[in-house]
Amino acid sequence: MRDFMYITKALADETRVRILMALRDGELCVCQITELFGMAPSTVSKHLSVLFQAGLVESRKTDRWVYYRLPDKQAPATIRGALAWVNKAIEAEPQILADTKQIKQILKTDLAEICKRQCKK
Amino acid sequence: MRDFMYITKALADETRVRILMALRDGELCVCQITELFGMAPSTVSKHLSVLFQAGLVESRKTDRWVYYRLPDKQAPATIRGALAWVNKAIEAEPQILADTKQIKQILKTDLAEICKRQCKK
DNA sequence: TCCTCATTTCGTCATACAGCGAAATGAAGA
DNA sequence: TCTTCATTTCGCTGTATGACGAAATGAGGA
Repeated sequence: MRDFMYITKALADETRVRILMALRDGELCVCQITELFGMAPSTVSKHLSVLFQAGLVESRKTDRWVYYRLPDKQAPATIRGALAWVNKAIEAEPQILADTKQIKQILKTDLAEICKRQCKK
Repeated sequence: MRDFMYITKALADETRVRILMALRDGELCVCQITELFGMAPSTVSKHLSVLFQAGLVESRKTDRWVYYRLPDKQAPATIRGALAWVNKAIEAEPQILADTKQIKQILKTDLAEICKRQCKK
């Protein structure tokens, strides 16, 4: 029950839900997500740790960056079910469509440049 | 998006999730739910209003009592999806099994007696 | 070994919310 | 009309949480 409540509490914040949707098309590093939401790196990091504790994202450390991604097919059914439900419920929301558009721009930009801009804050 | 967040916020409280599971086998009135959780009637009422605003429960006023129930098949897909996901995720949890057991006892007891006991608090 | 720098942790503030008791509501019966 | 009583609303308190900036972390390069 505790594990389940971690999931529902993680989903009860709009920023975290938008992060999950942002990761649908592949992994993103912390500073890319920071750029997407215009929030402080520490705030984004905290949100990611909540999602991670709930099992809703996985992470990979590479070189200088930490990438977060949605869990793979072997994830528990509860996790996969949650992600499927969220996706279906809000994939057509204007906010999500706008985020998706902006992510495309962010992916075109040099990663080092984004990190420099965000982490200086 | 607002509507979706109402749902996730409603699900982010253990008492409210237990209420949803308690209603699986049919409607219950407020004082029966109060009896189940041992909480103040005002607290239970507040939880029910949160669930109602999210669209996760419906209500029916009869005689002296207000009954709450899960929404029917015509409910939006997002609502039905949420309830299906929650049910699958925690139907085997000890807490839910214990609640189910206690509900059977409560349903055997005279309704007026339960209300008298709970509403006097 | 020492620097650099993306990320995380910590401390703080403001807001949100669960819980309760008391009072208000409102519908049915006397 | 007045009472009764299940439910809801209101006001309050304590706790939880989101936001930030500053400081700590820790891995890779100089």
